[in-house]
Amino acid sequence: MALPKVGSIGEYIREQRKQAKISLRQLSAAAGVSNPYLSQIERGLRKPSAEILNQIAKGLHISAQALYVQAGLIEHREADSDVVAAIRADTFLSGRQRQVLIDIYESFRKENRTGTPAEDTQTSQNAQPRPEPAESDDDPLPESFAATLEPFVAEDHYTGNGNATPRTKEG
Amino acid sequence: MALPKVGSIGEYIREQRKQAKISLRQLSAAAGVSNPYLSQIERGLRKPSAEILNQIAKGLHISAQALYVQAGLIEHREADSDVVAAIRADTFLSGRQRQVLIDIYESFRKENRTGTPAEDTQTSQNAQPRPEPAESDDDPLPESFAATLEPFVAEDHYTGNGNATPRTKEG
DNA sequence: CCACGCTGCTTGCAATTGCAAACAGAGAGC
DNA sequence: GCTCTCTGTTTGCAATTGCAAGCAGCGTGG
Repeated sequence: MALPKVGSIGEYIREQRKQAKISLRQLSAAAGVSNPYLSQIERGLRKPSAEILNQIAKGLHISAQALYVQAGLIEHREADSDVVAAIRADTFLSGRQRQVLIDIYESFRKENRTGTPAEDTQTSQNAQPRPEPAESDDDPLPESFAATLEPFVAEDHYTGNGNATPRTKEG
Repeated sequence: MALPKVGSIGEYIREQRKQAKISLRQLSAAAGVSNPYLSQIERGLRKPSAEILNQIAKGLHISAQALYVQAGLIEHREADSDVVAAIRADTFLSGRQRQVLIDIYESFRKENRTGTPAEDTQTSQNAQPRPEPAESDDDPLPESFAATLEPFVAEDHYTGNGNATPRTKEG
Protein backbone atom coordinates (compact mmCIF):
# COMPACT_ATOMS: atom_id res chain seq x y z
CA MET A 1 0.00 0.00 0.00
CA ALA A 2 1.52 3.17 1.17
CA LEU A 3 4.96 1.79 1.71
CA PRO A 4 5.66 -0.90 -0.81
CA LYS A 5 8.66 -3.12 -0.46
CA VAL A 6 10.97 -1.36 -2.79
CA GLY A 7 13.97 -1.62 -0.58
CA SER A 8 16.07 -3.83 -2.77
CA ILE A 9 16.21 -1.40 -5.63
CA GLY A 10 17.33 1.38 -3.35
CA GLU A 11 19.98 -0.74 -1.75
CA TYR A 12 21.16 -1.83 -5.11
CA ILE A 13 21.48 1.73 -6.33
CA ARG A 14 23.30 2.81 -3.24
CA GLU A 15 25.67 -0.09 -3.54
CA GLN A 16 26.39 0.66 -7.15
CA ARG A 17 26.95 4.26 -6.26
CA LYS A 18 29.36 3.37 -3.49
CA GLN A 19 31.23 1.08 -5.78
CA ALA A 20 31.52 3.89 -8.26
CA LYS A 21 32.85 6.01 -5.43
CA ILE A 22 30.64 8.94 -6.10
CA SER A 23 28.57 10.93 -3.68
CA LEU A 24 24.84 11.06 -3.57
CA ARG A 25 24.83 14.55 -4.94
CA GLN A 26 27.17 13.66 -7.72
CA LEU A 27 24.97 10.84 -8.85
CA SER A 28 21.86 12.93 -8.50
CA ALA A 29 23.44 15.54 -10.73
CA ALA A 30 24.61 12.98 -13.24
CA ALA A 31 21.19 11.43 -13.30
CA GLY A 32 19.37 14.71 -13.36
CA VAL A 33 17.32 14.09 -10.26
CA SER A 34 17.27 15.97 -7.01
CA ASN A 35 19.53 14.84 -4.24
CA PRO A 36 16.85 14.52 -1.59
CA TYR A 37 14.82 12.39 -3.87
CA LEU A 38 17.73 10.13 -4.63
CA SER A 39 18.37 9.84 -0.94
CA GLN A 40 14.81 8.74 -0.38
CA ILE A 41 15.01 6.28 -3.21
CA GLU A 42 18.12 4.71 -1.88
CA ARG A 43 16.54 4.26 1.50
CA GLY A 44 13.46 2.72 0.03
CA LEU A 45 11.15 5.55 1.03
CA ARG A 46 10.15 6.34 -2.51
CA LYS A 47 9.44 4.25 -5.52
CA PRO A 48 11.08 5.93 -8.50
CA SER A 49 9.33 5.97 -11.81
CA ALA A 50 10.84 4.18 -14.75
CA GLU A 51 12.03 7.45 -16.17
CA ILE A 52 13.96 8.27 -13.03
CA LEU A 53 15.26 4.75 -12.92
CA ASN A 54 16.48 5.11 -16.44
CA GLN A 55 18.27 8.33 -15.64
CA ILE A 56 19.86 6.83 -12.59
CA ALA A 57 21.05 3.91 -14.66
CA LYS A 58 22.70 6.34 -17.01
CA GLY A 59 24.27 8.19 -14.14
CA LEU A 60 25.66 4.94 -12.86
CA HIS A 61 26.71 3.79 -16.29
CA ILE A 62 24.85 0.59 -15.88
CA SER A 63 22.09 -0.95 -17.88
CA ALA A 64 18.63 0.28 -17.17
CA GLN A 65 17.54 -3.28 -17.47
CA ALA A 66 19.66 -4.21 -14.50
CA LEU A 67 17.75 -1.70 -12.42
CA TYR A 68 14.41 -2.77 -13.77
CA VAL A 69 15.18 -6.34 -12.91
CA GLN A 70 16.16 -5.25 -9.44
CA ALA A 71 12.98 -3.29 -9.12
CA GLY A 72 11.02 -6.30 -10.22
CA LEU A 73 9.81 -4.47 -13.29
CA ILE A 74 11.22 -6.99 -15.69
CA GLU A 75 11.17 -10.71 -15.31
CA HIS A 76 14.63 -11.84 -14.65
CA ARG A 77 14.93 -14.19 -17.57
CA GLU A 78 13.88 -11.47 -19.88
CA ALA A 79 16.90 -9.34 -19.31
CA ASP A 80 19.47 -11.49 -17.66
CA SER A 81 20.36 -13.68 -20.55
CA ASP A 82 23.17 -15.24 -18.66
CA VAL A 83 26.56 -13.90 -19.47
CA VAL A 84 28.10 -17.33 -19.69
CA ALA A 85 25.53 -18.54 -22.16
CA ALA A 86 26.06 -15.45 -24.26
CA ILE A 87 29.80 -15.96 -24.23
CA ARG A 88 29.40 -19.55 -25.23
CA ALA A 89 27.12 -18.56 -28.03
CA ASP A 90 29.37 -15.86 -29.37
CA THR A 91 30.79 -16.87 -32.70
CA PHE A 92 33.47 -14.24 -32.73
CA LEU A 93 35.45 -15.70 -29.90
CA SER A 94 37.86 -18.54 -29.94
CA GLY A 95 37.38 -21.37 -27.53
CA ARG A 96 40.19 -20.19 -25.38
CA GLN A 97 38.95 -16.65 -25.31
CA ARG A 98 35.60 -17.92 -24.26
CA GLN A 99 37.15 -19.82 -21.42
CA VAL A 100 39.08 -16.78 -20.27
CA LEU A 101 36.02 -14.59 -20.27
CA ILE A 102 34.02 -17.15 -18.41
CA ASP A 103 36.78 -17.58 -15.87
CA ILE A 104 36.93 -13.88 -15.25
CA TYR A 105 33.21 -13.60 -15.02
CA GLU A 106 33.02 -16.34 -12.49
CA SER A 107 35.85 -14.84 -10.52
CA PHE A 108 33.84 -11.69 -10.26
CA ARG A 109 30.82 -13.61 -9.21
CA LYS A 110 32.79 -15.43 -6.59
CA GLU A 111 34.22 -12.21 -5.36
CA ASN A 112 30.85 -10.63 -5.02
CA ARG A 113 29.26 -13.64 -3.54
CA THR A 114 26.81 -12.47 -0.97
CA GLY A 115 24.67 -15.50 -0.80
CA THR A 116 23.65 -15.52 -4.39
CA PRO A 117 21.92 -18.58 -5.72
CA ALA A 118 24.42 -21.19 -6.69
CA GLU A 119 22.29 -22.23 -9.60
CA ASP A 120 22.53 -20.63 -12.92
CA THR A 121 20.09 -18.12 -14.18
CA GLN A 122 16.92 -19.72 -13.20
CA THR A 123 15.70 -17.26 -10.73
CA SER A 124 12.07 -16.67 -10.42
CA GLN A 125 10.93 -13.13 -10.53
CA ASN A 126 10.76 -12.63 -6.86
CA ALA A 127 13.64 -14.60 -5.52
CA GLN A 128 15.46 -12.01 -3.51
CA PRO A 129 18.51 -11.69 -5.67
CA ARG A 130 20.42 -9.47 -3.36
CA PRO A 131 20.03 -10.42 0.23
CA GLU A 132 23.04 -8.76 1.77
CA PRO A 133 25.38 -6.10 0.58
CA ALA A 134 28.15 -7.92 2.39
CA GLU A 135 31.45 -6.20 2.72
CA SER A 136 32.33 -5.66 -0.87
CA ASP A 137 33.06 -2.09 -0.26
CA ASP A 138 36.27 -1.67 -2.07
CA ASP A 139 36.43 -2.61 -5.63
CA PRO A 140 39.60 -4.38 -6.52
CA LEU A 141 39.56 -3.47 -10.14
CA PRO A 142 42.57 -1.55 -11.28
CA GLU A 143 42.61 -0.19 -14.73
CA SER A 144 45.91 -1.90 -15.18
CA PHE A 145 43.83 -5.00 -15.26
CA ALA A 146 43.00 -4.67 -18.87
CA ALA A 147 46.51 -3.56 -19.55
CA THR A 148 47.75 -6.69 -17.92
CA LEU A 149 45.65 -8.68 -20.24
CA GLU A 150 46.77 -7.23 -23.46
CA PRO A 151 50.23 -8.73 -23.51
CA PHE A 152 48.51 -12.03 -23.15
CA VAL A 153 45.94 -11.73 -25.77
CA ALA A 154 48.40 -10.36 -28.24
CA GLU A 155 51.25 -12.47 -27.09
CA ASP A 156 52.40 -14.27 -30.20
CA HIS A 157 52.45 -11.80 -32.96
CA TYR A 158 53.43 -8.94 -30.85
CA THR A 159 56.92 -7.88 -30.10
CA GLY A 160 57.00 -5.58 -27.22
CA ASN A 161 55.29 -2.56 -28.49
CA GLY A 162 53.41 -0.42 -26.09
CA ASN A 163 50.59 0.00 -28.46
CA ALA A 164 48.93 -3.34 -28.60
CA THR A 165 45.36 -2.26 -28.77
CA PRO A 166 44.84 1.39 -29.38
CA ARG A 167 41.38 1.94 -28.10
CA THR A 168 39.77 4.43 -30.28
CA LYS A 169 37.21 5.35 -27.78
CA GLU A 170 34.45 7.17 -29.39
CA GLY A 171 30.83 6.57 -28.88
CA MET B 1 4.21 20.16 -20.02
CA ALA B 2 0.54 19.76 -20.17
CA LEU B 3 0.82 17.40 -23.08
CA PRO B 4 3.57 14.94 -22.49
CA LYS B 5 4.90 13.40 -25.62
CA VAL B 6 4.20 9.84 -24.69
CA GLY B 7 1.95 9.19 -27.58
CA SER B 8 3.96 6.44 -29.12
CA ILE B 9 3.72 4.17 -26.13
CA GLY B 10 -0.01 4.63 -25.93
CA GLU B 11 -0.49 4.04 -29.59
CA TYR B 12 1.66 0.99 -29.37
CA ILE B 13 -0.38 -0.42 -26.53
CA ARG B 14 -3.62 0.26 -28.28
CA GLU B 15 -2.34 -1.34 -31.41
CA GLN B 16 -1.23 -4.40 -29.56
CA ARG B 17 -4.56 -4.59 -27.84
CA LYS B 18 -6.45 -4.33 -31.10
CA GLN B 19 -4.33 -7.02 -32.58
CA ALA B 20 -5.15 -9.21 -29.63
CA LYS B 21 -8.79 -8.43 -30.28
CA ILE B 22 -9.60 -7.60 -26.72
CA SER B 23 -11.45 -4.63 -25.34
CA LEU B 24 -10.00 -1.89 -23.25
CA ARG B 25 -11.77 -3.18 -20.19
CA GLN B 26 -10.58 -6.69 -20.78
CA LEU B 27 -7.01 -5.58 -20.98
CA SER B 28 -7.37 -3.34 -18.00
CA ALA B 29 -8.69 -6.28 -16.01
CA ALA B 30 -5.96 -8.59 -17.24
CA ALA B 31 -3.35 -6.01 -16.41
CA GLY B 32 -4.91 -5.10 -13.12
CA VAL B 33 -5.30 -1.43 -13.88
CA SER B 34 -8.43 0.65 -14.07
CA ASN B 35 -10.11 1.05 -17.42
CA PRO B 36 -10.20 4.82 -17.37
CA TYR B 37 -6.57 4.94 -16.68
CA LEU B 38 -5.75 2.56 -19.47
CA SER B 39 -7.85 4.68 -21.76
CA GLN B 40 -5.87 7.73 -20.85
CA ILE B 41 -2.64 5.90 -21.29
CA GLU B 42 -3.57 4.75 -24.75
CA ARG B 43 -4.43 8.26 -25.77
CA GLY B 44 -1.22 9.62 -24.39
CA LEU B 45 -2.81 11.68 -21.66
CA ARG B 46 -1.02 9.89 -18.90
CA LYS B 47 2.45 8.55 -18.55
CA PRO B 48 2.23 5.16 -16.90
CA SER B 49 4.80 4.11 -14.38
CA ALA B 50 7.05 1.19 -15.04
CA GLU B 51 4.97 -0.95 -12.77
CA ILE B 52 1.83 -0.28 -14.74
CA LEU B 53 3.73 -0.78 -17.94
CA ASN B 54 4.93 -4.11 -16.71
CA GLN B 55 1.42 -5.19 -15.84
CA ILE B 56 0.11 -4.07 -19.19
CA ALA B 57 2.85 -6.04 -20.88
CA LYS B 58 1.72 -9.08 -18.99
CA GLY B 59 -1.85 -8.47 -19.92
CA LEU B 60 -0.82 -8.23 -23.53
CA HIS B 61 1.47 -11.21 -23.26
CA ILE B 62 4.32 -9.24 -24.70
CA SER B 63 7.76 -8.47 -23.41
CA ALA B 64 7.97 -5.66 -20.94
CA GLN B 65 11.13 -4.61 -22.67
CA ALA B 66 9.22 -4.01 -25.84
CA LEU B 67 7.08 -1.54 -23.99
CA TYR B 68 10.00 0.07 -22.25
CA VAL B 69 11.78 0.55 -25.51
CA GLN B 70 8.65 2.07 -26.97
CA ALA B 71 8.34 4.32 -23.97
CA GLY B 72 11.95 5.34 -24.38
CA LEU B 73 12.82 3.90 -21.03
CA ILE B 74 15.39 1.57 -22.44
CA GLU B 75 17.90 2.57 -25.00
CA HIS B 76 17.48 0.43 -27.99
CA ARG B 77 21.18 0.19 -28.42
CA GLU B 78 21.43 -1.67 -25.20
CA ALA B 79 21.76 -4.69 -27.37
CA ASP B 80 25.32 -4.24 -28.53
CA SER B 81 26.12 -7.85 -28.78
CA ASP B 82 24.59 -10.62 -26.85
CA VAL B 83 27.62 -10.85 -24.65
CA VAL B 84 27.83 -7.16 -23.92
CA ALA B 85 24.11 -6.97 -23.34
CA ALA B 86 24.27 -9.89 -20.99
CA ILE B 87 27.14 -8.34 -19.08
CA ARG B 88 25.36 -5.05 -18.87
CA ALA B 89 22.22 -6.70 -17.66
CA ASP B 90 23.91 -8.85 -15.08
CA THR B 91 22.89 -7.68 -11.66
CA PHE B 92 25.65 -9.47 -9.85
CA LEU B 93 28.48 -7.42 -11.24
CA SER B 94 29.65 -4.05 -10.19
CA GLY B 95 29.92 -1.29 -12.70
CA ARG B 96 33.63 -1.60 -12.89
CA GLN B 97 33.59 -5.32 -13.22
CA ARG B 98 31.21 -4.88 -16.09
CA GLN B 99 33.56 -2.45 -17.72
CA VAL B 100 36.49 -4.79 -17.35
CA LEU B 101 34.63 -7.70 -18.84
CA ILE B 102 33.42 -5.63 -21.72
CA ASP B 103 36.90 -4.27 -22.29
CA ILE B 104 38.33 -7.73 -22.41
CA TYR B 105 35.60 -8.95 -24.65
CA GLU B 106 36.16 -6.13 -27.05
CA SER B 107 39.88 -6.69 -26.99
CA PHE B 108 39.22 -10.21 -28.11
CA ARG B 109 36.89 -9.05 -30.77
CA LYS B 110 39.39 -6.57 -32.01
CA GLU B 111 42.09 -9.14 -32.02
CA ASN B 112 39.99 -11.52 -34.03
CA ARG B 113 38.79 -8.97 -36.44
CA THR B 114 41.05 -10.23 -39.18
CA GLY B 115 40.23 -13.87 -39.54
CA THR B 116 36.65 -14.15 -38.45
CA PRO B 117 33.79 -13.57 -40.80
CA ALA B 118 31.34 -11.11 -39.46
CA GLU B 119 28.38 -12.65 -41.15
CA ASP B 120 26.71 -13.46 -37.94
CA THR B 121 23.57 -11.48 -37.47
CA GLN B 122 24.33 -9.58 -34.40
CA THR B 123 23.01 -6.14 -35.10
CA SER B 124 26.40 -4.85 -34.25
CA GLN B 125 26.88 -1.54 -35.88
CA ASN B 126 30.55 -2.15 -36.49
CA ALA B 127 31.85 1.27 -35.87
CA GLN B 128 34.87 1.01 -38.05
CA PRO B 129 36.52 -2.25 -38.88
CA ARG B 130 40.14 -1.63 -38.33
CA PRO B 131 42.32 -4.13 -40.14
CA GLU B 132 44.79 -5.27 -37.57
CA PRO B 133 47.75 -7.15 -38.89
CA ALA B 134 47.21 -9.66 -36.18
CA GLU B 135 46.36 -13.13 -37.26
CA SER B 136 45.54 -15.03 -34.17
CA ASP B 137 44.39 -18.23 -35.65
CA ASP B 138 44.67 -20.27 -32.60
CA ASP B 139 46.68 -20.61 -29.53
CA PRO B 140 48.09 -17.60 -27.87
CA LEU B 141 46.29 -18.11 -24.64
CA PRO B 142 48.22 -19.80 -21.89
CA GLU B 143 46.33 -21.49 -19.13
CA SER B 144 48.35 -19.43 -16.77
CA PHE B 145 46.14 -16.69 -17.96
CA ALA B 146 43.34 -17.45 -15.60
CA ALA B 147 45.83 -18.17 -12.90
CA THR B 148 47.39 -14.81 -13.50
CA LEU B 149 44.05 -13.21 -13.20
CA GLU B 150 43.06 -14.69 -9.92
CA PRO B 151 45.40 -12.64 -7.79
CA PHE B 152 44.03 -9.55 -9.37
CA VAL B 153 40.42 -10.21 -9.08
CA ALA B 154 40.70 -11.66 -5.64
CA GLU B 155 43.08 -9.13 -4.26
CA ASP B 156 41.51 -7.09 -1.61
CA HIS B 157 42.65 -3.57 -2.04
CA TYR B 158 44.55 -2.66 -5.02
CA THR B 159 45.02 0.90 -3.95
CA GLY B 160 45.57 1.77 -7.52
CA ASN B 161 43.55 4.51 -8.93
CA GLY B 162 41.31 2.54 -11.14
CA ASN B 163 38.67 5.08 -10.74
CA ALA B 164 36.56 5.46 -13.78
CA THR B 165 35.88 8.93 -12.64
CA PRO B 166 32.58 10.24 -13.84
CA ARG B 167 33.72 13.59 -14.87
CA THR B 168 31.65 16.20 -13.28
CA LYS B 169 31.07 18.45 -16.14
CA GLU B 170 30.80 22.03 -15.25
CA GLY B 171 31.50 23.20 -11.81
C1' DC C 1 36.67 30.23 16.42
C1' DC C 2 33.89 30.41 12.65
C1' DA C 3 33.53 30.17 7.69
C1' DC C 4 33.64 26.99 3.93
C1' DG C 5 32.84 22.92 1.50
C1' DC C 6 31.47 18.53 1.60
C1' DT C 7 28.51 14.54 3.14
C1' DG C 8 23.44 12.94 3.59
C1' DC C 9 18.69 13.87 5.60
C1' DT C 10 14.01 16.30 6.69
C1' DT C 11 10.41 19.29 5.49
C1' DG C 12 6.62 21.48 2.95
C1' DC C 13 4.51 21.84 -1.69
C1' DA C 14 3.24 21.66 -6.87
C1' DA C 15 2.41 18.29 -10.15
C1' DT C 16 1.28 13.78 -11.34
C1' DT C 17 -0.35 9.07 -10.99
C1' DG C 18 -3.99 5.94 -10.76
C1' DC C 19 -8.72 4.90 -9.32
C1' DA C 20 -13.93 4.86 -8.34
C1' DA C 21 -17.87 6.70 -10.02
C1' DA C 22 -20.49 8.52 -13.41
C1' DC C 23 -21.12 9.67 -18.42
C1' DA C 24 -21.94 8.88 -23.52
C1' DG C 25 -22.67 6.04 -27.81
C1' DA C 26 -23.72 1.47 -30.21
C1' DG C 27 -26.20 -2.84 -30.60
C1' DA C 28 -29.31 -6.85 -28.99
C1' DG C 29 -33.53 -8.51 -27.18
C1' DC C 30 -38.32 -7.86 -25.23
C1' DG D 1 -39.91 2.76 -26.56
C1' DC D 2 -37.21 0.68 -22.76
C1' DT D 3 -33.73 -2.07 -20.71
C1' DC D 4 -29.30 -4.64 -20.76
C1' DT D 5 -24.67 -4.92 -22.00
C1' DC D 6 -21.06 -3.85 -24.36
C1' DT D 7 -17.68 -0.15 -26.12
C1' DG D 8 -14.46 3.89 -24.65
C1' DT D 9 -14.49 8.48 -22.17
C1' DT D 10 -14.75 12.29 -18.62
C1' DT D 11 -14.78 13.85 -13.95
C1' DG D 12 -13.35 14.54 -9.20
C1' DC D 13 -10.13 12.95 -5.54
C1' DA D 14 -6.69 10.31 -2.46
C1' DA D 15 -2.13 9.04 -2.75
C1' DT D 16 2.26 9.51 -4.64
C1' DT D 17 6.14 11.41 -7.15
C1' DG D 18 9.78 14.56 -7.43
C1' DC D 19 11.72 19.04 -6.20
C1' DA D 20 13.38 23.53 -3.83
C1' DA D 21 14.74 25.02 0.38
C1' DG D 22 16.67 24.25 4.60
C1' DC D 23 18.84 21.43 8.45
C1' DA D 24 22.52 18.72 10.74
C1' DG D 25 27.14 16.54 10.87
C1' DC D 26 32.04 16.25 9.57
C1' DG D 27 36.70 17.71 8.13
C1' DT D 28 39.90 21.86 6.55
C1' DG D 29 42.02 25.94 7.33
C1' DG D 30 41.99 31.11 7.44
